[in-house]
Amino acid sequence: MAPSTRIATNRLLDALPVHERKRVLAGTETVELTFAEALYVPGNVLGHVYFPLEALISLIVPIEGSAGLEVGLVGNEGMFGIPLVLGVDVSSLRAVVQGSGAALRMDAAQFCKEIERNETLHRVVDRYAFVHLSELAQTAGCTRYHLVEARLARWLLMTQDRVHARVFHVTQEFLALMLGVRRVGVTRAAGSLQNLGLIQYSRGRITVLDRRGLKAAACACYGADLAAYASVFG
Amino acid sequence: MAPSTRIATNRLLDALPVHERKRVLAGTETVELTFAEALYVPGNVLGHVYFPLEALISLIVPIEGSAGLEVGLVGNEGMFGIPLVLGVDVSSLRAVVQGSGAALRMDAAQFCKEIERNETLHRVVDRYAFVHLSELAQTAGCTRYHLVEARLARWLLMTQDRVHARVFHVTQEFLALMLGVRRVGVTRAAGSLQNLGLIQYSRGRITVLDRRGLKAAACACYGADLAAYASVFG
DNA sequence: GGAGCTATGTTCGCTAACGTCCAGACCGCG
DNA sequence: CGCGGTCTGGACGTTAGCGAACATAGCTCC
Repeated sequence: MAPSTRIATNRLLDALPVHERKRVLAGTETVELTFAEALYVPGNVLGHVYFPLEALISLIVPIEGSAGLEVGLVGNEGMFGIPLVLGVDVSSLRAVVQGSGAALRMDAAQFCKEIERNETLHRVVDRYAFVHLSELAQTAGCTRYHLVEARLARWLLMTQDRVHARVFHVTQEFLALMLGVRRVGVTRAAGSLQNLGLIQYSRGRITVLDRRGLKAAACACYGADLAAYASVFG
Repeated sequence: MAPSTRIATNRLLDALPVHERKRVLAGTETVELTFAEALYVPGNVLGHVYFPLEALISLIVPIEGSAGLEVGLVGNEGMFGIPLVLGVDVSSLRAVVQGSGAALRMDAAQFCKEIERNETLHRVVDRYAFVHLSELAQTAGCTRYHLVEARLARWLLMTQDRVHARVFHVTQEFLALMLGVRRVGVTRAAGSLQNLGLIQYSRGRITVLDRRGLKAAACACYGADLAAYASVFG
């Protein structure tokens, strides 16, 4: 995660008028999130909300007898802490840092006050909650019906969109965890995508060679996610 | 669906103070929803919100090349129209009437005005949005990891909770659609549950004989859903 | 009381993914 | 340079669920 080109913005906050954005930023602090850090574990109370700048956060639903399943991915297009938007201070999803990098952090209580006062911010995060909700539903269907290879392609595209780089770092082991399949399954799918010339990887370093081709290899769920986002922002 | 004992309440509206409830009820009309009726199809604009009294509404995520997958179930414990709560007037989920019966209906625009004015109502529907979100995530994991039999048991329990009756009407064909499996798969799972003495069915008429046993046969997702609801209401 | 529909039950071979285990390949570190 | 950890690649046999087709059983309606 070379922070060579720092993208020091978050798209949700970008959507705010200047003075309101400044007010919100004043209430945040920049923190560096490190890979595999657990931002939230079910059972606790949500202490902060996070607006990733470069960081990447995975939302994982715990399932008894398995390592869980990733159902959401948060980069600088979104935020972590949706339940607070809905007036609830807990969550059933585990939040893990999947890509190191900077994020803006705000105290939960302050965030709640802020959205109460700041109508625009409230509207923006409400809409993002809708996007999140749509992604959850899409992921449910995708996981049920689509083959590992297509799901992997979707995942790579989603991640790339949030990482803003052609190359990023993920091991197959980790991918297997996220997709809820065996590592061997990822090896096969990744091998296939590599043979097609769409990606190139070695020892946890993945390079996207052909985004267009990757889109073709992915299921329509990728497009559906983008459409949901676009339908409320942009 | 014998409306012998009419449960003419909706738990969300019940949570409101009397005078506010009355105000909301004044803005609604009672409608009779009939089986298989499509309340909403993606691409349209949300015209109404529904607060089921006896009716049961399925939320289905469309998946290209399949009949889709049920990801949400709404009875008198909830409402249909969550996106409007979040300031969005479309949805990516198809809404189909799964159990005939009465529901309260309110015009979308009026609902939006109402939640703007009525703070308590807004808080309640926000929290329900959280529950909905948790259920989506849970369903994603459940569908991925759990066997048809356990998922069927969960579905039966969830439905019974919302139908408030030991016997209700669902064909195996329909169940297959909801669970996203073949009808044959449902036949086998249902046969198994029947052999265990947990349910009894014939020609679309299902009777729950042993709720406790059914809970044991179901995956923990059922309990997780209840817990999510309980964590914000009651 | 048959005709016809709908719902349920059963069978076939097939496949994507599973769990497990081991082999190679690469990298950094001492 | 070699050692040990991490990452990737393959090889078993197993399994839940698939798709398609066919067989029965119950209800309804004339």
